[in-house]
This record gives sequence, C-alpha cells and structure tokens, in this order.
Amino acid sequence: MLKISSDWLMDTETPEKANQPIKKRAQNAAPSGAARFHGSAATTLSDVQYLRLHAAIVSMDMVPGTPISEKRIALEQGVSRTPIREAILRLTRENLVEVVAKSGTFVARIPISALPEALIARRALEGMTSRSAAMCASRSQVLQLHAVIERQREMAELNDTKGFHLADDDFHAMVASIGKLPGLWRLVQQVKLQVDRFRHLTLPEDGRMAMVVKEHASVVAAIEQGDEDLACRNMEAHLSGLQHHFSHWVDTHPEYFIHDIDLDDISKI
Amino acid sequence: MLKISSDWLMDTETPEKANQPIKKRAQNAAPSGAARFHGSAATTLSDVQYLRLHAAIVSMDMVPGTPISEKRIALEQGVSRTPIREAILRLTRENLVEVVAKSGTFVARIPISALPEALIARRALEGMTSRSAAMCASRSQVLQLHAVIERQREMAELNDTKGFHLADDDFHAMVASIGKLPGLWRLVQQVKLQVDRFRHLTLPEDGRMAMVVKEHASVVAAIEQGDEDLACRNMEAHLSGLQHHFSHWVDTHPEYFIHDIDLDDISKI
DNA sequence: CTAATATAACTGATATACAAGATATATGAA
DNA sequence: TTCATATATCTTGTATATCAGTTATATTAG
Repeated sequence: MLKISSDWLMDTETPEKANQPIKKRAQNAAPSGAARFHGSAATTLSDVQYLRLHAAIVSMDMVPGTPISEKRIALEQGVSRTPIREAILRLTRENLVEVVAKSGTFVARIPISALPEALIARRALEGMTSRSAAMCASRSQVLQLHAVIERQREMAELNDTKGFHLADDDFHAMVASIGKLPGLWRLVQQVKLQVDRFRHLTLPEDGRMAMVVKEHASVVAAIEQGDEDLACRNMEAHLSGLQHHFSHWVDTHPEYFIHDIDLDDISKI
Repeated sequence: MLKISSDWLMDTETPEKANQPIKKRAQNAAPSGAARFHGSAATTLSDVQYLRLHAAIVSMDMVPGTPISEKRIALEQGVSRTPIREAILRLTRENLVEVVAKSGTFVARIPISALPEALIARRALEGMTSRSAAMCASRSQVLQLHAVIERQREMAELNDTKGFHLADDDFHAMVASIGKLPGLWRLVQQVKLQVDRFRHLTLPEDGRMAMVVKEHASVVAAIEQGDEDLACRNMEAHLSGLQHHFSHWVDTHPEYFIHDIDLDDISKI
C-alpha cells in the first residue's frame, strides 16, 4: 500500500525502518480529530479548577496575599495535584497568582501600574470597536443594544450590582461583536482583569450606575446615527469615568497592591 | 507564643486543633519569598521548552498542522512529559497549538480572521503609545530612537531580514517604553503573534524594508516635535502597510490557514 | 534572654505510572 | 475488491512518587 507521505519535518527517528514489523502509526498531518465535534462538553478537571479559582480571585473572595497550596486544594477538591497545578499555571500567566518556587503560591497583589495602563488600553481598543460598530450596525442590532441598556437600567434600579456588571460586560461585548471585532473584546477582557478585582473592593457610589447607563445610551445614539467619531468619543469619555477613585481605594487596602508607581502622577488620562 | 492570625479565610480544616503536636506551619500571609531576589535565573525546564517551541512555531520552522507528541518531544529533549506538557498548555492559550484530547496535538493553523483584527488592535494600541511618547520623550530618548532606526537601516542594507525584524520590534518596544506604556507593548506582542507567523511565509519585497525605515523616521520626527496627533497618525499609517499581501500569501499556502472569513470583504482598514 | 545554627516539615518542579478514549491497521465477510 | 468489525497501539488526561530548595521551629551557644 501507499507508504504515506513518509515522515514530517524534524522527524529523524529510524531513518531505515528496515526489518521490524513497522508498528509506526501514520502521521496524520492535520487535525482530522473527529473528537472535537462530538460537543462532549469535554470540560476537563483542569478547566473546572481554573474557572473556580479564577472567579474566586477576580471576585475578591480570595484576597491578594492569600496563600495557595496545590496539595491542600487538591485534597479539598478531591482531585490530584495535576489539574490544580495546571489551573494555577494558567492563573500565573494572567498575573492573578504569583508562585515562588519551592516556597509558596499566593493570590497576586494588584500592580497599581497596571490600572491606568488598563484604562488606556481599554479606551484605545473600545474606541475602535464603537467606531466600527457605528459603521456596521443594523437596525436590529441597535435594538439589541437598547435592550441591553434597558436591562442594565433595571439592574441599577434594583441595586443589583452583580447583575449590573454582567449587563455592563454584555453591552461592551455586543458593541465589539456588532463592530465585527470580537477579538478586541477578548483583549479588553484580559486587560480589565485587575481593574475588575479593584472594583470589587467597593460598591459603586450613588448615582454612578445611572450615570453609566446614560453614557451607554449616548454611545448607542451615536452608533444609531452612524457617527463613528462621536461613537468613539462617547465611548472614550465613558471609560474615563473610573480612575477617579483609584487613590482612595488604594489607601483603604494598601496591602492588596504592589505600589510600583505613585498614583498621583498619572497626568495621562 | 502568639498563635499567628489563626488561619485565613476559606480555611476550614481542623477547626479544633486540639491535642496533636501542631505541626502546622504558620501561614505566611504575603509572599515573603526571599527566594525571588536571588536572581537565580530560575529558568525552569517548562520555560526552556516553551521558549523553544514558541520560537519554532512563530518562525514557521514548525508549520501549521505539524503533529506534536508530548512523549516524543520528551524523549528527544531528555526530559519527562511534564515540562513539555506545561509548555504546550501555554502555547495552547496563545492559539499556537491545538490539542484534541486523547487524540493528538498539532501546530495550530493561522485563523485568517485574526489577521485584520490584529492589525486593527495594533493600530489602536500603538497609536496610543506613540501619542504618549510624543508627550513624554526626552532628548536622550529621541536619540536612542534614532540609533535604533540607524541599526535597522544597516540591517536593511545588509539584507538581514532577521536582524531587521528584531530591530523593528526594538523600535516599537522603545516607543511604548518612552510613552510609559510598556504594558501596551506586551499586549501588542501577544496580538501580533499570528501576523508574525504569516510574515515568515515570505521575504519582504524589494524596497519594503527601506520604506519601513522611512516610516519609522517620520514617527520619530513627530515625537521629536512633541506633536502627538502627528505621531499617532504616522504610526497608524505605518502599521497599515501590511495587509496588502494577505490574500496572495493565503493562496500560496491554503493549508496553513483556517478560512473562517473571506479576506476580500475586509473593507475596514 | 538573644542570636546563630541545625533540623524537620513543607513547598513547587519534575519524573513516572495508570486510565480512558481515539485512530490506524489487520482481519474477515460479502 | 470493498466494506464492516475487531484489536492493538498511540494519544492526552490524571494520579502518584521523587527531588531539591525554602522556611519555620527547635536547639544551642553566648
């Protein structure tokens, strides 16, 4: 039979396959993987543990500095250390935990320097998504945006901060989606992680939630008109409404932060 | 002696520590970790393997579709599967490999949809870094920029594409650093991964390298004048000079790509 | 009592072993 | 030959064992 496209690059083993019965499996050059389409919800233990820890850290249920022991969590969760370790490695890459070899692993403190930069990145990225959304949005999509804003308004009236923030994320995700830039939203999600932790330290002040709804509405209005520049400006203005309270929050919980810059000298807005 | 701030949150084990000789180690609440400061170059095996594979994939030494076997690489490298596996997990998060459980792992194909989005994200982020650099740059920093550009010019004359691209990265990193937004450069690096792979498929066309040097110079000129808007515009213009050849390259190596969008209808530039 | 030292227990990093599933080839029937 | 089935072998996921380095505590010298 055909001998298959003999061995890929960088495969230098057994150049002469000579006598042995050739148990070698044919190289499947591309992911033929039928397995991926069985929607088996193939959620692995690592994923479960990752999501669990991720949620706990971002929600500040586990505050910065909390020691994490692979062994202990493994016992608590009734799994081996391997999935826990893999989850922790992922969190390390996101700067949500810091691990010191042979010593200990801890919930990471929030690097203050990351906060203004995160805001700047968000403004740059979401300025672009809203601009693009203003160009692309269909009437039905605009209605969807109105619906999300209305839901957020309800959450604000109920004082349901959790639901409010979920609707907030939905709004921003939808703008990116309408602008056909879902990848940018994924970037934003990654960037705003530390800010989200930050935000969980305190409740929104009175009127803040209503203000946010209003600002969202102004963004949608611009999108509805197809005014790209205005949409971008309104979104940027909306996102600038956060850093006012940075220094206050940092003062109340200094031990949660890495004081790698002085928050006062961030003239850059 | 003082009983230490008895057990942190979510620590529910042995509420009564009663009789046993209490081998329990005091909880060190914060990373006291003296270990981190010994600059022991604590490069772990996982890191080594990660960097190795990362470089091989981005440089297209390992082309999309190449099968990866944890076991085989472990044997080749003379380490156990564990570090290899951890490296692969990192690469998975970067969309550089795709792993199908119980089946196989492969060098990921390049999602075409990621390319225009990456360019858009880069423009948004680096428009901001150059804008900020124009505000912050000192005279000495401007000279450093000139030096990098000169080095890049030399590389172009020598036709050393590898050195050219290294200098290119250095330039963009330096702009971000001068603008006091190093985090944005890290984001850009992450975003441009797939584009870099793409670029390795072909050599720069004649005159392209000289053109890049010229565009860099125009960015520096704007920074030198402290003209934020011009710096931003020049950087954006510079970054727009890539997507012209997308479709051509995709046609020559269709098997390297995930054709999740049609490259023709990207009017958004 | 204080400070330096020794030791024991705990940590993450790595190696190895086992389990569950997927794929390729061999085998057999039409 | 062609198609279906069975089995052997390979894959990644998970569990366990070992290694090497760190830290807390006990110990000891002053």
